Amino acid sequence: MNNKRGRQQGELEQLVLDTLWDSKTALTSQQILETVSNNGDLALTTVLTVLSRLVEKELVTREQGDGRSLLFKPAQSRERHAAALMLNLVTNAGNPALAFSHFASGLSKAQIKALRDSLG
Amino acid sequence: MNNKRGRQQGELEQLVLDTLWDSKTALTSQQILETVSNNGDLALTTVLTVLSRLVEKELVTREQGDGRSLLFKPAQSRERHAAALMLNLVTNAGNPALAFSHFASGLSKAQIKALRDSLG
DNA sequence: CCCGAATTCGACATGATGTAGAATTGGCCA
DNA sequence: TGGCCAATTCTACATCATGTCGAATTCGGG
Repeated sequence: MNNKRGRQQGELEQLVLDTLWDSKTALTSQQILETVSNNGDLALTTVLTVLSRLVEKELVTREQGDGRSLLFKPAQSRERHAAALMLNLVTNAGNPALAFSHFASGLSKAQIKALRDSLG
Repeated sequence: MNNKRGRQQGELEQLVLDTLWDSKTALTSQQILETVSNNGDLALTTVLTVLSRLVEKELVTREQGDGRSLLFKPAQSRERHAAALMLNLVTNAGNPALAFSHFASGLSKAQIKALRDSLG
């Protein structure tokens, strides 16, 4: 059952990343497959391919597990990742202060408080 | 001289967008071409294609100029755009407070001040 | 009413990603 | 220790977004 492509660009990679981020421990490709695939679609090799690409991008790291199984985990926390991307955006935002202003106006009160607290 | 692809994915679109953002007025495809293309590479139609795709994505709007020329301008400011993307990231950041914390630690003092000010 | 400039259409290339079968490899048990 | 079997790696192809144009169309102005 070759490619059905019910997914959008980058969606599977994101699902795999999210799975790893949601896990407290490193996971095997099997475990990731079970989380990413509801029923029984998706081949294990598909997950493995995605994982190897994520490793290339240094978003995921591999380590040896029992036997010859491999364990995967995120290279950095979801929050660090998000922060890095946000920093990128700010860097190319033109007028950072103005960008911040628009940004802030889209946050909830709770988030604004969290942000203010994080600024010391 | 068909495709050389010296550019990365999304690079030309970004260049065109930046050109529009850097301009105080709406621009013609010609003007955009002159800014985006140093020497004389790039065909005008290439720029037109990119522009039409940006219009589809609602990142750029078109209006009628003199004669039958079209004028292009950004659908929203660079800062609003950046802010929207940042909001997206925060939404999927897991723990926003933690993400903010990492984010803040990557900002310059001046940027932190700007951010704090924008929070009121 | 025709011409040339501006736009629109249609095409093809490439890189990233989705998706998986075939080939390889290396634990581990009989 | 030899082989089986499961896990991984290799190879391949599909699709989509983007880069890049040339050809066809269109229409404002002379």
